[in-house]
Amino acid sequence: MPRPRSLTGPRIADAALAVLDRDGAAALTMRAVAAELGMGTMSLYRYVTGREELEELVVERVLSAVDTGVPGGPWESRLAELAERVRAALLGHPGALPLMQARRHRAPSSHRWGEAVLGALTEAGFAGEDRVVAFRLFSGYVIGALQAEHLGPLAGEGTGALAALEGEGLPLLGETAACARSVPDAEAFRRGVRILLRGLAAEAAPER
Amino acid sequence: MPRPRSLTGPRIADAALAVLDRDGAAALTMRAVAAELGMGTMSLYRYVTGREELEELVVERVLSAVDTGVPGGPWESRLAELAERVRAALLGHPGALPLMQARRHRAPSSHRWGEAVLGALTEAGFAGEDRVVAFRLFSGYVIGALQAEHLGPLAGEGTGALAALEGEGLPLLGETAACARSVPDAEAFRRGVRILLRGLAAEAAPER
DNA sequence: GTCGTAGGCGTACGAGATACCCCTACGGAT
DNA sequence: ATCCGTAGGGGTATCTCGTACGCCTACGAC
Repeated sequence: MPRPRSLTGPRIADAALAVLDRDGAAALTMRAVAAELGMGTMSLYRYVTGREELEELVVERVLSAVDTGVPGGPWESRLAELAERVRAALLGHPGALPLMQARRHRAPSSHRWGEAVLGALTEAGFAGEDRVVAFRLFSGYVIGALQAEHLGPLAGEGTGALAALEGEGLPLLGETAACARSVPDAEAFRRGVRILLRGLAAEAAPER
Repeated sequence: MPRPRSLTGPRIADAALAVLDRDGAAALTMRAVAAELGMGTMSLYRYVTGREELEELVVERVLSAVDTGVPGGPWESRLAELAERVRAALLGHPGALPLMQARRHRAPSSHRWGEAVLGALTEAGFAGEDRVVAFRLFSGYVIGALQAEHLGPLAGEGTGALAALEGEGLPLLGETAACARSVPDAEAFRRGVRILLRGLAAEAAPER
């Protein structure tokens, strides 16, 4: 063997994540990451084939922080816990959310999380196409809700702008926006999961 | 008045949408849209302040196709119908999905849709913070599911790759992926909505 | 006519991704 | 010790974008 690689995947992912967290999604460029690693732009290409692979590394790095060990308890609370863990891992790196949405299908950690979710769904009695539907529902909500939370936090300025619409033919929206300020994002997410699980429980119960 | 504008917002949005649909999201550039309109790149800046505003026009254009008239029937079927309408409008323009996710907060059509959703939720008995939670849940799922559908269709190649994981410690994922091929996207979406509505119904019933 | 604004365009610049090519340094094999 | 092959590290050049800026033209009101 001629010579060991001097840079590992995780090391590169760390640098990219540092750039992402510090300067935002738009700043995640090959140049910036190379600079973060203390090397010239083109040197980075020794380790990743291009921007795509760099982003995949970031996604896997973020998702690898999600504990996919099977939590205890009944299936409902296990799913709630799994949802919570993803949220916790992603909140520290909001800039990675769009990347994850686009590239999670390639991330092994994402697969492990999916396996854990499917385990809980199976225990709930879902199988076959029903399980496919339930899985898509659950993961779709988790990702969608996190994305929405990041792009338009309940307590953010966007909500304030919406509240001003009350008088313009959108009374409910204005009222809801005003009220939304007092609902912490974490609570909205958690309660949403709970309602969703209620639906899943109702669906599972009479069928098996 | 010196001279009428020779290009309207919708006209520009149409051109941008044509580019988007024909050549994909990456091809939606100022240059391409200007060319589509038969003018030089910089001429486009007479009508939009920059790329951001162009994207907002596209989003509003796509969402304006969503009928936000209040459908009839009980609140559950109204919500199902509203979800379906968004899906129908967006399926014709998959490239607009990421744009919509990021910019829907500024689109009047999005507000009108939200108002209709809130109307149904109110009828269901939701109010105050409960209604905020329910609204976030519903819209989060609709957007998240559509995005997931576009990025990793149930019947797409990604699913095939997942099916190969069956033997690698991810048995459920492999099995589910194989089974997923036979579930049409439309059906998965619809059934997901139905389950979610079941959860909302259960949540609403005992409280009011 | 004359003037002011909108229309329309071309040029120029900075940033980004990345193909291509260069020199250097190490690690083994000789 | 010497030499070769590969990895390391980098520089340059090209193409694409967004967009600031400035120029000329045409139209409409007076």
